[in-house]
Amino acid sequence: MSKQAAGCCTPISVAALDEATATEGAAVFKALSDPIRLRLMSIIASAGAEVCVCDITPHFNVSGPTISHHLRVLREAGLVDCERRGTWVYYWPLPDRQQWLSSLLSVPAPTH
Amino acid sequence: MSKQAAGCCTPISVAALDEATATEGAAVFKALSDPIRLRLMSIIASAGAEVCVCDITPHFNVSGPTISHHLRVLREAGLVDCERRGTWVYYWPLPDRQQWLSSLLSVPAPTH
DNA sequence: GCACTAAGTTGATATTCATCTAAACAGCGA
DNA sequence: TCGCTGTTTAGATGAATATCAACTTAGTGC
Repeated sequence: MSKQAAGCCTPISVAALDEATATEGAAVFKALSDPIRLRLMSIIASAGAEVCVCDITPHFNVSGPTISHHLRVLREAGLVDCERRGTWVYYWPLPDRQQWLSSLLSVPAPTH
Repeated sequence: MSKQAAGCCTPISVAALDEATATEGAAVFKALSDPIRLRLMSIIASAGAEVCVCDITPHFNVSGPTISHHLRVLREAGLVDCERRGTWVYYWPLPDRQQWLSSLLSVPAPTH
């Protein structure tokens, strides 16, 4: 509640990261380092509900396997999860990881 | 000042990104997607002052040119800037870009 | 079982990227 | 000017990655 970001970690503006945390954080940032994946993440995160892959694919000009590949990267980064229900597969966001990155990058207000 | 992150943009959890913003955001995330660069960023951001390259390099097990390359990537992403003064080059953080990413990823508190 | 649809996996290819060595550039002091 | 140190640039190489076509897997309904 202090400044922002629910303090689940020490922001990089406050203390330098140790090697292990940097490696872990970089892996998650890498998952968001592709325009398609960042849009995928934003579509899933902003949906407010599970999203069917069949509703996602038409937004992009790439093939189905490519979307599938990018969704897998997001999943392996811990940013989303999914479940098959019948013919369709639904994705939803895992806010913890996303919030963690946000906290890492948060810039404390200057103490003036 | 409401929930967090100084509201300089609409978080991805609130609305899906358009293609141009996703491309721009992904480029900045890519700059942070390498463990060395993320540590570099955290060292510079947490220093509270300009940091000399000569004080940065010893923290890493890679060659000088590699550090220089990574610093350039951070600079081209708009996350840091630098200036040569005499023999040494000093780097400092540009908090705006960092804060922008933090805001993008911020997860609004559930309205309970 | 068979046909059909949705999604993921495999394998191949072209591009990008991290790293190094060698060289160049910038500044300082003798 | 010459040598020395700190930093960046250039070029080369091996690894990682984004993408697609072809195929496989999972599920539905006839």
